[in-house]
Amino acid sequence: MPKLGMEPIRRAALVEATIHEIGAAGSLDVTVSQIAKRAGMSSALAHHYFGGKEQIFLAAMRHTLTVYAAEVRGALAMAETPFERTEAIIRAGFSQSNFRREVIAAWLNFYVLAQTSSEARRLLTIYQRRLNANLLFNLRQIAPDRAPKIAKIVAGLIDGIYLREALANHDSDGNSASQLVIHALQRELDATE
Amino acid sequence: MPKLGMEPIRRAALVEATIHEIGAAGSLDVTVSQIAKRAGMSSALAHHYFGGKEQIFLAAMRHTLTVYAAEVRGALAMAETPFERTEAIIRAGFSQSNFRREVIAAWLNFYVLAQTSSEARRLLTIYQRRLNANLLFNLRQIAPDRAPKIAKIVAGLIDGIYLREALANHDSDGNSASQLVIHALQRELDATE
DNA sequence: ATTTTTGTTGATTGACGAGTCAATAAAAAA
DNA sequence: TTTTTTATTGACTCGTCAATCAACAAAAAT
Repeated sequence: MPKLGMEPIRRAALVEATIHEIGAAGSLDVTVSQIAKRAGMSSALAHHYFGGKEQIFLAAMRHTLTVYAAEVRGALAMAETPFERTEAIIRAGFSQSNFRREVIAAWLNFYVLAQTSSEARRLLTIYQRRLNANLLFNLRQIAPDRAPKIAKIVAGLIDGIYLREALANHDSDGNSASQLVIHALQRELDATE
Repeated sequence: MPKLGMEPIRRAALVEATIHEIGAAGSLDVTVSQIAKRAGMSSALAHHYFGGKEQIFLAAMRHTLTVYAAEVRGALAMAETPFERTEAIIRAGFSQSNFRREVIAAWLNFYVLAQTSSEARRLLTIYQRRLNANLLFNLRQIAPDRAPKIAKIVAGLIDGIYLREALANHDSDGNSASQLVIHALQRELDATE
């Protein structure tokens, strides 16, 4: 019984289901049928709307990026000074939501996919550029000439510490992770030369 | 015509072939047949010596870790002071060999596998602990009480910058990457408090 | 009222792949 | 020399899965 205007609903359901399935599997080794089943439809319909598996994955990655971007924007909106905004960007990267199983799996597999899929790499580049631009914009207002270098360090730390925390055996502690990065940032800013 | 003592030779060939195939595919989506073919034997023989696919992968990961560890040891042997040794550890992480396609693929997929395979996670933990211990040992001789925090930062930076450099669009520049991390290390050590 | 567009699926195709096994061969041990 | 151990593979089983297609259903447009 075809209700009209299903396309966006179906697509959203599939994206959601894909992220969950990837999280459950820990890898991209998920079948279209699994995804479709979780999304409450036949696999044929999934193909109908997305064309193929890779496109479903890419949509899921895009969604993950979108959610993350929104989170950063939200955190930025509540900060006043450039330093606070820089802190907010760092904290956003280590928020609880980013340590959910599905999100971790999405990022790790995103990295893997970026090696071979040009679209995945494009998306990843967007993420990296945006993070860098955000940091740069705020850091320039604190330490104009050292800003580029500091931005690189902070960005690298965010990714690196996240990776370690995400794969650590203990429960991930976003708070102490943020603190560590903010501490390093502080050190960079303290230096006078 | 069975020559005896083939087992270690076959195993080594399979490990080598596995790393190459994973590098070529960019993922763990490689068949045992592909691996066996590249190693010059039948897939049945690969199963005979390793039992299954996952065990072949783990052997390849172990090998990657071993090579990396040897590289670090080599670099450490030529350094004199604690600071130089810390520098050496950093540089080893960004050596040319670590930016080869196969090595990048091995690490990225290693991370993915660590989510679900306890053996992969064990190996990854070993790597992380070893890196941390190496840094800690040397940093303690420079700044005893700040050493733990500095070690975490340096380790996080190594992983994070590596990730960014490995997936960047331009050719990876291990040198400027090392410089960046060493700079951050310097800043931490400069701070007096 | 009929045609077109949109939604939907069961069934099928065609391909591939992990792991097993029986069989063959040669070296070493008995 | 017979037996055991080690090396090796072709053929096969059993399963899976991406993608396609024909067909059906209902809303909208004509």
